[in-house]
Amino acid sequence: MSVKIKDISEHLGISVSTVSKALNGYDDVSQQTRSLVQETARTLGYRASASARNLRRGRTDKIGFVFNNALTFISDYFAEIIVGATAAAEQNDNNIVLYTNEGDSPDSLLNLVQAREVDGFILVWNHVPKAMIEMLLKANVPFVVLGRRVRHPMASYIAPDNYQGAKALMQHLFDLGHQRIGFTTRPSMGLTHEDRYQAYKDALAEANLPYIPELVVETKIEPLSGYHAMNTLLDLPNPPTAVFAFHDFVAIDAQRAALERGVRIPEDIALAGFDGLRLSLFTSPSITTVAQPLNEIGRESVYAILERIKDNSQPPIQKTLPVRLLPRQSTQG
Amino acid sequence: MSVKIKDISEHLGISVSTVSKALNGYDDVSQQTRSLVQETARTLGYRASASARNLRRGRTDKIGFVFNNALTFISDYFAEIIVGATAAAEQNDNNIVLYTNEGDSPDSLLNLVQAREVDGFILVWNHVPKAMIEMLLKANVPFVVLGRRVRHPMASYIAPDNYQGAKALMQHLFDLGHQRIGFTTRPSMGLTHEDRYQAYKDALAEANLPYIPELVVETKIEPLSGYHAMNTLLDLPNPPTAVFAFHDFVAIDAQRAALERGVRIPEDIALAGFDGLRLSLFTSPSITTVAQPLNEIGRESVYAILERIKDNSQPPIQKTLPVRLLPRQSTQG
DNA sequence: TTGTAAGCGTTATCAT
DNA sequence: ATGATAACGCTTACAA
Repeated sequence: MSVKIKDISEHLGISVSTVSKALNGYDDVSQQTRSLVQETARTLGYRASASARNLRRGRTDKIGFVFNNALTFISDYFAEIIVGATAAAEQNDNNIVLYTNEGDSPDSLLNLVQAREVDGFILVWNHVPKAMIEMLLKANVPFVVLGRRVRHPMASYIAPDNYQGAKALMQHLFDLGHQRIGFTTRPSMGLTHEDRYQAYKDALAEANLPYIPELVVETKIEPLSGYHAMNTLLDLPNPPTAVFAFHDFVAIDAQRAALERGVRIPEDIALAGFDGLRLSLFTSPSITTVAQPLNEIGRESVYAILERIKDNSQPPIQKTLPVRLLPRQSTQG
Repeated sequence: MSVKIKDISEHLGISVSTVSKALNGYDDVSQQTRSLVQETARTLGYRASASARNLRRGRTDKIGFVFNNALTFISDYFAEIIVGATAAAEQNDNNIVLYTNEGDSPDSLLNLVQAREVDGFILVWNHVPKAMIEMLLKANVPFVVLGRRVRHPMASYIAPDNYQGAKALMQHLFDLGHQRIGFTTRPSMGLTHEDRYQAYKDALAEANLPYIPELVVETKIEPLSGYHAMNTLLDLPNPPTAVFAFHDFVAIDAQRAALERGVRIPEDIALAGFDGLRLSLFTSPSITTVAQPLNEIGRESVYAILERIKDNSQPPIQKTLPVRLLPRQSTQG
């Protein structure tokens, strides 16, 4: 079997507690025994047993990362966040454990922490029901919502700044001379949508432009939604000169609709998406978008959950991270 | 604190060992006490402590998933594999723990298993040095290489069938009438490259077509490599009528080179990639490619590692999974 | 500075 | 069918 503290202790003829202390950097060990212990540990190939240590310490140094599969079709999004999160975790001597919690009960989430599998978790869902949030708060388990703001004042989250991003995007369109700007919206399911929509409206108001209801097309969350939306807009007697699509996939579909009708982008109509998926760079024309700082979102979420784990009674951590406008061909030729 | 076996035992006035047995489905407990225990466990909200159980059982029911960051720029690849792996793990009462092991020593890999953080691990690297493989084998830690074949006869791997995929792709090009087919290769770093290259050569031979050295362009692994390769091929006095790019990113770059020269795809030159990244669907024209069964690769790797964990002395599991040709516009208009 | 010993929450062996 | 108890490997009062 593997080498344990006891082996070192016997090998050196000193007690296990001294070995443990030496290994864990306590200061009540002589310099000499410390280095002796450390060296034998190395030569013997000693590795502390994670479970034993966890059991004793009452923590796992593991962070749950709970995602639902629906998310993963946006693989750019998902992958980069994971990478950022994993790296941040490791730098803090923690690790990420993956869980797919497909619309499961909050109960099974509690399970994770209560079974002391992880010390806390990061929720990566496209929508976190209010009841779930409240249950988690009541159970006092450390958690952080990643990627979207949450309405509850006590819930922690790390999210992109959708509002400012959408504002910047609108400004970009204004700067290019657009005044009739379409917006593809969706059934509101939370603040991600609302923030972008509100920014659209505020930007118009601030530019002294009217809000024109028929320029706002509601799409369902389904494939081709952008395709239909674009067609609806182009069918208008007086179509917009630019379209702000709720996100990149919608924009890509919208682009196809335009191309099929022989409507040129950006000459006849400008088009922009949101989220900064890599896909939007490879279409022809490439699509202007607003990039989320995905790696950073992953990283900050880890920092946040580590804080929550340290002391879950602190005020919640609610952070929106700045996003970046990526002007591309679909708006500026 | 949380509910433990002892609480149930005291609550019911029976011993902890009986409770444990009832909970774990041993058959030497009366039906009556069993259901009694199960019910109280539920009402009290009992969750077995993972660390205590792990310590006692000597295993963790966790699988390490070790990736290096270089990989993650292929986010499609990465994300879908992770999803497949996570789901498969959960269905077998295991979980995936993420580790980024950026070119680290094999030592730190051993660490994972020897510290009993995980029972075994899946290696997701673009290249696994031979020395590393041998060290892992010698240390007798359960591991599986994901996504690429490995030369060592005792190493387990789950990989796409690059050879048959490349063969199918070549056949597709033959069927379209191509006889002069370019290939962008790369400094050989392992079987992934060799399999595709070998298939290219074998396909030519089987079709009684000559292998023409100047049609094979070596690219470096770097951005724009495909761009340069395509230019090299188009500069030939007698350029190929079709190009098989080593993988999708290379193909995308190659496409750009062609477009910039006014060379039309597929009319003037057909183009195909490999791997089936989603990106290749959104370019104009969309790029013919060979899709890896990513979800399945993730899943099968989990099955494989679970087998290794069960008994690491069994013969290695070496599996290539069938890939799927996706004919698109870049070859057939 | 070092050692002794209790305890973390389970599971498994052996009695009863 | 049930219970007492040791053991898993570690950390940490507390004693020496």
